[in-house]
Amino acid sequence: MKISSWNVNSIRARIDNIIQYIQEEKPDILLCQEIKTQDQFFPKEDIKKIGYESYIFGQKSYNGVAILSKHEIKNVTKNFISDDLNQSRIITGEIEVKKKKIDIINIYIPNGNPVNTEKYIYKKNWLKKLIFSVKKRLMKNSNIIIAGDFNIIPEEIDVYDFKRYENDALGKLEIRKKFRELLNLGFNDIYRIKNKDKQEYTFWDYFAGSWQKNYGMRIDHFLISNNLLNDVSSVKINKKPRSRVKPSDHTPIELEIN
DNA sequence: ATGGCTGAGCTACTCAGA
Repeated sequence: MKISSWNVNSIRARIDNIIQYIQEEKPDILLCQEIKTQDQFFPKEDIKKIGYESYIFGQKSYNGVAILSKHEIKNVTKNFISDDLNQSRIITGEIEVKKKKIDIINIYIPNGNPVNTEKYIYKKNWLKKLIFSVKKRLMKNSNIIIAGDFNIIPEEIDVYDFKRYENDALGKLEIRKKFRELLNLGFNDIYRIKNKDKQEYTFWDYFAGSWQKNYGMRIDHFLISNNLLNDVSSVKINKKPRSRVKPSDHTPIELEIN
């Protein structure tokens, strides 16, 4: 089972790139963030034509998450946490891999910049709620995958110039501690587990030739609960979509679980 | 270097992203 996660930065602006990606990589499931549209304008038919069902939690203009899947996803929910600003940032569903029922939690964590504003408080509260709800869910099911755009740089190695981000909402210690708190519940940052010293990124700014200079950061993650650790055969950052014409500023991360 | 670009909504320009 191949599961991809990709902040697409608008599903409608990106539809050609997304279809090309799906046809090349054939993920069983594609977790999307920042679809930037309401459910009724989501290009469901284009997705259906290539054999995927869409489960959508949209919003006008901003945010929005979706699960695209070759097979039916059960028990889809959009209220895993309550969002203080009623933004569409989390969608969950259930899949089965080798008789294991797995909860998939697809998230788009708030950016939180600038710090010292309500936006930063919102991010902290969002993380607090996420940690609380995940902890609760773990008591019912020890098979959980949390994936998406975390807007968190876990460690210094995960950004081209850490100094520039140590006081940013993506790199502040207080935020990175929340990420560790999540791991300490019994999760694994599977990319880092499998690539101890590798410096790869999932996001490059549109400005100033960031992509060409490889000024990026690793902020899109797959967190795998301990019980599933041995079922993961590979995890890859696929840079190809970021190199295309009219790209998203993020590139997909791909998980193989059997 | 709190932004040099991009997208949405809309049709001029603001908001948001990270």
